[in-house]
Amino acid sequence: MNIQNTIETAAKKAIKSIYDVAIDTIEFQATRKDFEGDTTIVIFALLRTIKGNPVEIGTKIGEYLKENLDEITDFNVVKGFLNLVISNATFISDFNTLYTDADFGTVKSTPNNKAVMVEYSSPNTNKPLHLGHVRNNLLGYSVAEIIEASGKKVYKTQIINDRGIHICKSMLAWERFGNGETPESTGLKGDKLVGNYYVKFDQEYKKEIATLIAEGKTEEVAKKEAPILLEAQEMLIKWEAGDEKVVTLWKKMNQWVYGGFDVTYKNLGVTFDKNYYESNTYLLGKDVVADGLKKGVFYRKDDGSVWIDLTDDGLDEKIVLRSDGTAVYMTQDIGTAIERYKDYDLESLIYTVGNEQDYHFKVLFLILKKLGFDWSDNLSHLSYGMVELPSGKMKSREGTVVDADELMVEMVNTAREISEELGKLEGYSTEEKEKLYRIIGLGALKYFILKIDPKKQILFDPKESIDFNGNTGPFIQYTYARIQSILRKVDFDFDVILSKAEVSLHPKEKEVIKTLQQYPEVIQNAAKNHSPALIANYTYELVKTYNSFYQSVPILGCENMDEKIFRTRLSKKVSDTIKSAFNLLGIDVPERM
RNA sequence: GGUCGCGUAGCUCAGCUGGAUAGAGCAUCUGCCUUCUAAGCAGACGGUCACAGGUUCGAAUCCUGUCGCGAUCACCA
Repeated sequence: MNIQNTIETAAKKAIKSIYDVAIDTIEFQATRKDFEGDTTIVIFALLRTIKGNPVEIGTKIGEYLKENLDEITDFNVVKGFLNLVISNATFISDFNTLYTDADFGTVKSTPNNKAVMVEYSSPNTNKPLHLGHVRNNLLGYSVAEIIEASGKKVYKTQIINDRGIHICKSMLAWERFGNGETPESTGLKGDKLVGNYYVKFDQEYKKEIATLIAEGKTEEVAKKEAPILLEAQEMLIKWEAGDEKVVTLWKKMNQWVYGGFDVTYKNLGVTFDKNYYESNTYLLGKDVVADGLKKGVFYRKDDGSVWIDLTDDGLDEKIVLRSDGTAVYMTQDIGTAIERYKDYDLESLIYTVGNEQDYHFKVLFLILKKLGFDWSDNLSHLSYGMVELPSGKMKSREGTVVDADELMVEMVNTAREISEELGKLEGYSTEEKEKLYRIIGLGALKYFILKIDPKKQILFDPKESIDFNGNTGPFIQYTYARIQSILRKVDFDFDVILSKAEVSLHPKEKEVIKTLQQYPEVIQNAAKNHSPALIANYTYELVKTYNSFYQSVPILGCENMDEKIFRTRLSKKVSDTIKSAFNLLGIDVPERM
């Protein structure tokens, strides 16, 4: 039983005995730094049931607790707040408990639990990944890790949008202008090569539009009649018909892209348990639509297109199948969701997709509900804000994107520059150094993105480099490295459980223990809210508290052996917790830096 | 126009399931390396929590309205 529960139970007893009323819950909050105490009971909240002066009520409860609980050594009342001082013995025994728990903070999943599926990344296969995808990947991966740490079985997945007109554009441009280029022949990553032809298509398309306009067509007509676009549309029809030549080219170019993506994912450190391909799931979607049409969930317009009317739900009408019978985005998403629930016994399914698609997911979930899938209530959209540049939105076709691969290289370079300037790595081999620069550079990037509340937009200015000081990944990594340095110097056995008699607690030590104690709750909260930012901010808080302790008192320089052991153990647990928390963010920690 | 999200220090962000005097980092300024790594620590400066009402003992937090920014309302994905 943790200390708060102990106090709560006792406080209820106190109220019962003093005022003869039963209270459901006692409201606790952290004691403000300016007041003495370790935890605070909000007396104001009790006034609804107990009439009277809050200070008087607080004092009476405080007196009762001090008298009846060994854990409470003192109290004070300020306005409606009862501040309680918890005994050092309690802190020490609580610390001993959490120290011994190797997986402190995390909860193991039970084997027969249902699973949570997290979808993220889900790129189009016609262009390379950029900073927006980086945010998506980091968020999705981290949320999956956090949910797993909170006690659930988790599957990471993505839907690969490998079908559609956008792929045909790249294919067509490559056929026309590619001269048989391959990743091997050019030395380019496959996704970059294919992306170049996507841009090439757009350039040609614009040229043709200009020509048509010059010939007297309106812009609207020109956009629809440009020969290269018509040819791409033709190619899509051939693809859907299974035309061998088109399909072969499609497969070849997609393989190039997958090869390129794999490299980026590996550098980014994200993984997937299962991939779904739109080219497989769209057919199931079409079947379901046909079925829903029979049931009357959908209706057919005169031109043959199929729609759903959501106006009664405050939304619009939405198309689910084109008049020519081909699938739209919604069609395949319906199919994919159903397929996933067939494949796995899922408790919930989380889609990590940008907030520009809020409406799409609202509609998708509603359609699935109307189709009668009772699990539709357990679908959720992890919606995150766009990453924008000072110049505005990133656009692949216009080349105004921050490329994922290039950004990672830059971050590692910055880490290298800073490290070399500081020159603390004597004795490290070149390989060890390069590995470290990667840890630091990527740590800075990942923390920079994950510390921000997912739903908020991020402004990224390429001219201002991402910080390495202050509330940053490297700052936290640095604290970890410093603790490792201490642990390497230890020449005594600190695997000793000390009791209250042997240790007197410094206020800074108390602060560190208090912060450590929050970790399990932070994980649960982050899992519930799908927010890695909560983990990031907690870790920062922990590290700040520890650094203040580190600066105030000697650790290995302690005269008293018991204190030396205790402070070493405290440091060890802080570094374990940093490592654990950063692991949930997908960030590595270094032994030195 | 309808719907959704956001608006906190010069800048980037915490705090938002209501609680005490609204917190960090960056930037600017002051101290601290003869002790465990100064990518650090201690401190100063900096606020009409967009605005106006409401609910409440108590509102940055909840409700309503206004303003500003963004997204979305495609036979694109």
